[in-house]
Amino acid sequence: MKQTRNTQAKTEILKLIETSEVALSPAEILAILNGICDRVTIYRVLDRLTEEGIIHKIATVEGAIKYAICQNCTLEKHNHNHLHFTCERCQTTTCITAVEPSFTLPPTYKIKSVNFTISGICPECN
Amino acid sequence: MKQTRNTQAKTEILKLIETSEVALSPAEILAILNGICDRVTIYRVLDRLTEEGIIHKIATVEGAIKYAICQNCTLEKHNHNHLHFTCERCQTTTCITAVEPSFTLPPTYKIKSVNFTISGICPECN
DNA sequence: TTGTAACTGCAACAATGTTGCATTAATTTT
DNA sequence: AAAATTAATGCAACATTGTTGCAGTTACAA
Repeated sequence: MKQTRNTQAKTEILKLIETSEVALSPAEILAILNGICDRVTIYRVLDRLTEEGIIHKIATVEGAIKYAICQNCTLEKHNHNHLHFTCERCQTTTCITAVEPSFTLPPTYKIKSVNFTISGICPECN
Repeated sequence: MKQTRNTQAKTEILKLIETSEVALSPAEILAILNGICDRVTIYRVLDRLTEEGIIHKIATVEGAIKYAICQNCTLEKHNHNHLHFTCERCQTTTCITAVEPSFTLPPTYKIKSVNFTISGICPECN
């Protein structure tokens, strides 16, 4: 694994994701951090943070890509079998770490990563 | 609901998805049906078939969009709380209808649709 | 056979993501 | 503290994916 550096872009992006209540898309991060760095840099920093097990990538039901902070992940192993909820009304995606869906796959399948997303109306919008 | 027609494009696309072992992306469908219709038409037909409850949309862990045939869906209600597995090696996504993950969300959440995808190595590639 | 409106193709656009390369800057070494 | 190393950035250019408007076509019902 290549060594990584704590650059300004990485620090700012991480701080934003850490303090955000909802998962953020690259475009949203770009808009909020307006001008702090290039669009390309955001993609690269997000990839790096994901590889390092600091944030995780979420693919919503609609196919949008969002990122959120990790709770119990390491470089070796990501652990994201918790639920993600996307509200159709306020368009936000949130991690619901309290809910871990249970399922049993035949052992012939080797599981690397998991993506559980649900779409509907959140409590605030209901 | 607007009435729909059985056009050549729709027929061919549906036949392809019905007979496919794996879920297909719009780009894959375009490549296989090479020239039968425009790229835009594929997107529109896929939207229509999804609305009609004939096929369903799958967002993989990586964020790719794929479509597969529905088993027990109606126009009124899609029912896709089964597992989808994407193989990192052969790049295919398959429906595992036998496995329905169980989870309990607080009743304040209104669930509209569900997307359960897992990424790893499939039995064939293992 | 005719009328309607659903559907298609084309062009143009918008959004998202990727790559190569020269430059900058974080961190280690001296 | 300065120099060396190389990770990271910015920019330009490109690729892919998805969307929209509109004129022309075609499925289907009357």
